[in-house]
Amino acid sequence: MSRYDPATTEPKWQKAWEEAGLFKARHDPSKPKYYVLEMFPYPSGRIHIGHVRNYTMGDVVARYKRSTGHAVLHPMGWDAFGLPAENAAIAGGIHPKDWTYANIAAMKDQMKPLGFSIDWSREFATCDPEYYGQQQALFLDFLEKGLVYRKNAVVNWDPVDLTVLANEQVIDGKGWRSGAPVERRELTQWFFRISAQAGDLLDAIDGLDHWPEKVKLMQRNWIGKSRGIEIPFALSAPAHGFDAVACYSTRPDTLRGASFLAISPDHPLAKALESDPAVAEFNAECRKTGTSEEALEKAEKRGLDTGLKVRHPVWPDKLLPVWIGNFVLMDYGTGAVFGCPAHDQRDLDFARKYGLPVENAFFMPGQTEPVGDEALVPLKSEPVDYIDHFAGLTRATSEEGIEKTIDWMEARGLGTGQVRFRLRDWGLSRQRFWGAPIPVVHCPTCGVVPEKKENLPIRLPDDVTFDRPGNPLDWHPTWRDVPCPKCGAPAQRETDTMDTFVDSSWYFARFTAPHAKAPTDPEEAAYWMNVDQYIGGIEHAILHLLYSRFFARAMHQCGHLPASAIEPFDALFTQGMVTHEIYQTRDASGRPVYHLPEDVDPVAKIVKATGEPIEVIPSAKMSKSKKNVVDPVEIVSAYGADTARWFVMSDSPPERDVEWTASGADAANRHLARVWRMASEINNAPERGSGDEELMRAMHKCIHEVTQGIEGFAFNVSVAKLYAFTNTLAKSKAGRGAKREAMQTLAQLMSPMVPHLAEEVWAMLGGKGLVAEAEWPEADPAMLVEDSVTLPIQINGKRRSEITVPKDMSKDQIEALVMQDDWVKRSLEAGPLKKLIVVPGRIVNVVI
RNA sequence: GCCCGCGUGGUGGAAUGGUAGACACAGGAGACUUAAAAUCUCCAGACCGAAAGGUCGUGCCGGUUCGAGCCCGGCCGCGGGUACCA
Repeated sequence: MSRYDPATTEPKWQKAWEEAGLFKARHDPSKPKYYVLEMFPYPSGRIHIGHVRNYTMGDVVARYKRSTGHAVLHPMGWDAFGLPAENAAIAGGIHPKDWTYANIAAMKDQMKPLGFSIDWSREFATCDPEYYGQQQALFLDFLEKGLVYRKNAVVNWDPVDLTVLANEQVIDGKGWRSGAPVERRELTQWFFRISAQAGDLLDAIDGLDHWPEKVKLMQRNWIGKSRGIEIPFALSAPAHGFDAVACYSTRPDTLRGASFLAISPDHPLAKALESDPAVAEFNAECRKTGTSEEALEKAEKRGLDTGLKVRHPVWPDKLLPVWIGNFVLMDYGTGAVFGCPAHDQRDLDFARKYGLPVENAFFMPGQTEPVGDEALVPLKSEPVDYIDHFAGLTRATSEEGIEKTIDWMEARGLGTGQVRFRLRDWGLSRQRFWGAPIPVVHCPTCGVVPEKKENLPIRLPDDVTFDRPGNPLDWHPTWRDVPCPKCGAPAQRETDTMDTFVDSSWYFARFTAPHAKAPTDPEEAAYWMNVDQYIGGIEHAILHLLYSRFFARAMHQCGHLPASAIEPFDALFTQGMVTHEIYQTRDASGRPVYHLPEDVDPVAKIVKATGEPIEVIPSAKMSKSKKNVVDPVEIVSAYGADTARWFVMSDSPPERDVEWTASGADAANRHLARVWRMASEINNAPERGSGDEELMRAMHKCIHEVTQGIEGFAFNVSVAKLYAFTNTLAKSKAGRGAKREAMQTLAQLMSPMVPHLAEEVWAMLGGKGLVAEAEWPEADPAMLVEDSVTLPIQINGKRRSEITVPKDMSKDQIEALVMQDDWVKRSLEAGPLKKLIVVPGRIVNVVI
């Protein structure tokens, strides 16, 4: 007898699907469409088990929807621009383009054997000139609509390598290669006006019914709508042309306790004061941290007294010192805040450190103890007792206090109530080579001139070297030199390229017409958009998804997407990450060296080849740089694609992070072999058997449960139900007909997860055509109803007994039966019945 | 620092506020076999007990409820994001 042999059967069925053209997305108005999309991968060179998990989920959905009569679009592409290609170019002298396309080819070779139902005819990479040329066209359209503009912004500057660093490349405030302390430097950069849409992006979140609540919450917090007031604090004497400092505050009700003003080191006034060497030195020192919010917030709070004073807006005789504080962000509000130490822990720490006064603005009701070393920060909904408040507040919540204060201040011209957002405009300029060139030209006479659309794509040159840090476009001998598109005089191209988030902010739209001569084809976009189910990592919960939502709106404004597509993702599923331990040793200079899981012995904690002891760092997201990746190719070549697919769908709930362990792949394979064996044996079953009805009931229950599991993204539960049904079928004494029907249905229900095995079993039992084309089975509701039900009986909340009753027995009848129960009778001897709770079909609780 | 999650047997995990541990992995016992592999059957949260059964038990502490893994408050630990990693 032959055996389960995926090595020969899997390629056979893949060929059959290919020849039938099953996975080609067809625009068919007679069918409901379904667009399922997994976030496309960065072409690092090898797929890892996290990719397999991600794409198998999408494939299960795609195959399931195909079998329920939908025209399915399930595409794949490559997020191909980005830093790693440039790093490889620096390290290995290979052009980023060659590196990237070689990686794409390698990853595609690894993905193909997994048998995903992808329409490969729509594949593209974001580094294809055809793609980024259309992106450049979008940029020009956005520019025309005023959706993109230029302003100054700070970047991380490596003073040794003379290059701009990504936040990731700044480690403890130092450049990752040079080790030099980074500086902040101002450059003129392009920005998308995303903040102009902050209100709409926030409000529209309410309509995202099929997004996870946690993602919606994260986006709401990120956008960060706040109600506050801008208050000008008059300087006691004008300085450097400033006669006031404007502060934005969301807590004006604490103004009584204001004891100092703090301005950002990047505030115009702070810069003006740099004629004082002490200020210049302090500001320079503050700028020696990275630009990331995390670095700024975690840095020790430091300040410098400028010697300037401002008048308290309500009590002008009260003078407050003006400090420069490294904790004040220039990007938020006005870059200046008033400090109220009594009601803000950060301000309190600062005040204690520099000996500034601490004065309460309110107390908790009934208390009068002034703040010590812990700031008094009650919930905004908790009532507090204000101390001689100027707006006449006595006992009120902060919520009420803030509104009243704003009204009072506005009425007296002391400030302007405002609604502000935390969301900042999206800086898209990157001083790097491997990205889409920004299609503008700098002309000495005309200034910044947009490139003409007929000149697109503006291609990246092939003849570049990476033998010195920085952007090779800057010193390419000819690339920059172009005639001005407006006046024709010699001019220079912009050498900045676009943030890679731009690439991934519209690829989903491009998949609807990947070779259109414009960014999109209106008819195709109208048919296929929106993405019905988007699947990707939780790490993209904020930036990628928010930028895509912005882009869809902007594309709609420019006529590239219908109004119905401004929220491009109808449903979102965020799968957990696959994590793994990290194995580390250190080199002579103490820098960490990482080792692949297959190169170490995790039990003995040594590197296999050298015997060197390793440090085991707890699990983290798999990443190439940490080398904690697991290669699925080995599992596929050892056991076949279906085993790998079955394995990643089993056990772990898809939304949860999963710690990868190699054990279990073998077990998955054994199970699939068992199913195959059962199928091949079913023809030898006796014609007539007993329990056909029972088997059919179990089958319909399984259909119901597996379908529910797939619909609800609980693939691991579907798999568990399939295991249970397989056990039932294996033990069943039913006749051949019933068994064959059960087996065929089992194959169908397994087909989204293990499509090759399902075809094999389907064919073995004489199924018509391909299982991939068969209609999804439907559960007969009549077969799901049980006649009787077993109710547990709890006594005081603890399960003590049970009764089996007809399914539709009335509450009264159940109560009567419960009182007859031995356990209940015995328990009632201890005391009288207090309460009897009967939840029909569920449980009985006797309270004594 | 701030925002968002997660935490259940030896392991992965299941469980509309209603029998905690389904389904698996690893483990143990047995059947088949000359033997092994493969396969099949059974056992299995911890503790007490010969058994019947009992006590405890979903990171920790408290609360709501007839009833909490699930809801609320406070901790601890781990993870993600933090605007130039993708």
